[in-house]
Amino acid sequence: MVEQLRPRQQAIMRFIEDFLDENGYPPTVRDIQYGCNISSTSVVDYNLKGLVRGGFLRRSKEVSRGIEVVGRRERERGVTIPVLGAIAAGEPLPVFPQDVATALEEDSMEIDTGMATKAATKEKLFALHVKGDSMIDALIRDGDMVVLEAQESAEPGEMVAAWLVQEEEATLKRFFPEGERVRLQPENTTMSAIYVDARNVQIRGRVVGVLRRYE
Amino acid sequence: MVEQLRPRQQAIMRFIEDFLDENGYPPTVRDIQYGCNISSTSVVDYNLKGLVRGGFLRRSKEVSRGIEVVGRRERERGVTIPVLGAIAAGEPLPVFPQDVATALEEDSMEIDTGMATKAATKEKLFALHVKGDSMIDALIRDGDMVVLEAQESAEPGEMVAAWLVQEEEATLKRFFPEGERVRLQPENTTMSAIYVDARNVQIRGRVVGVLRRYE
DNA sequence: CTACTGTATATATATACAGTAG
DNA sequence: CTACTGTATATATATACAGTAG
Repeated sequence: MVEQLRPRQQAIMRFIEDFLDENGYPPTVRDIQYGCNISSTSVVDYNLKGLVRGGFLRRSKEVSRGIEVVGRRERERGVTIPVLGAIAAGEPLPVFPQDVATALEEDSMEIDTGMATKAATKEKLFALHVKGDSMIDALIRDGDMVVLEAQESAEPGEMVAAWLVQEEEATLKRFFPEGERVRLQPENTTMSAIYVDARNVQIRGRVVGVLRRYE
Repeated sequence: MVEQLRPRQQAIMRFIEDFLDENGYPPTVRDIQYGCNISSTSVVDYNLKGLVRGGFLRRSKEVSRGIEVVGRRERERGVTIPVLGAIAAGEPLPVFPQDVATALEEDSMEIDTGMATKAATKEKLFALHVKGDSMIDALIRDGDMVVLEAQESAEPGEMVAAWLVQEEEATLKRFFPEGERVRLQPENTTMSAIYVDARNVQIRGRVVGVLRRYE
């Protein structure tokens, strides 16, 4: 049951949101007073209390600008993940996400929280540009972005970013351990599997999502 | 040329960002002092001035908590778009985005700004769940999300959400106008084109992106 | 009761100032 | 110079209080 907002309270909510967008910090009671043409600070305080009771705001006692719009952050449902380069077609992968924080500065993108299944996962997510069509039968094509969860091992058949140590190349394939060696299986009927020594393969991440953009 | 941050300044930046995330409003000089184990408020002020000079912060004079992290809002590169239901496999499409605002309350998701080519486009974007495999050869499969830009017409061959007026069904197909009638072409070799009277077809949007999530 | 006016005030807070150490 | 310590202070700001109108 969402309580209906009185016009004055609605004006105040609007003002607070706009103020936040413009300044990056919340308004004071007085800012609201002048911004909404209210006669005195008490009226603002009175209405703020109503908004808190209604669950629209949170307030910290005796804290200047201690106003928080409930659900504002919750509404920002995106997660920023680093884009760590390109994969497949023999291009080398740059550094990996131990230091995701620094990578963030360079290139990053926003994905929906839905893509990040668990909250704990967020820090382990990164994205790669796909070069080449070796996974075309898995409906991933040249130019797509794949979202991966960083991990060092994988279940047989999982789609992974594999790092070939000797070749210093990264590649997007399905992972099949076969004793001493590993089969890296493309999903493209025109291409055949790659067999490599198990010690020469490092799993870097498992594909959890795909993003494609049409021009 | 990005100036290198001193460790203390780095700690302050971190603290401010964390404080903002936790409280929704910026910290006071004193909050920073205690949070970063700094001996006095003057040292905080001194370092904040350095951060402003370096372009990392903006400060409003004589404003309590008047600290703004430069680029924080700009860094939030996501766009929230409404999810307006499902498409294809004969399921009807719910209301359409004249009133995107109201739809937003119900179901929405976050996409990267890269998906929204121009800023003006943002308001016209919406998403649909894909049901069925009629576009499998276009590398779009059952369960994917398609991002569309709302528009009433389309170029021949474009992938669109088409509304069949009589049938009251929405379908995801390639659009080919052929005089009096329209050919709606699936991208699935096992399926054949649908021919409908031109007056019975309304274009609702053009596909601009695809999102897929693996379990 | 609700929705205000108008004023007063304690304190939260930015900031100035005088030093000190390397 | 830079990077602090330690203290003082003006003011920005939340909030209490005494009323008033319907």
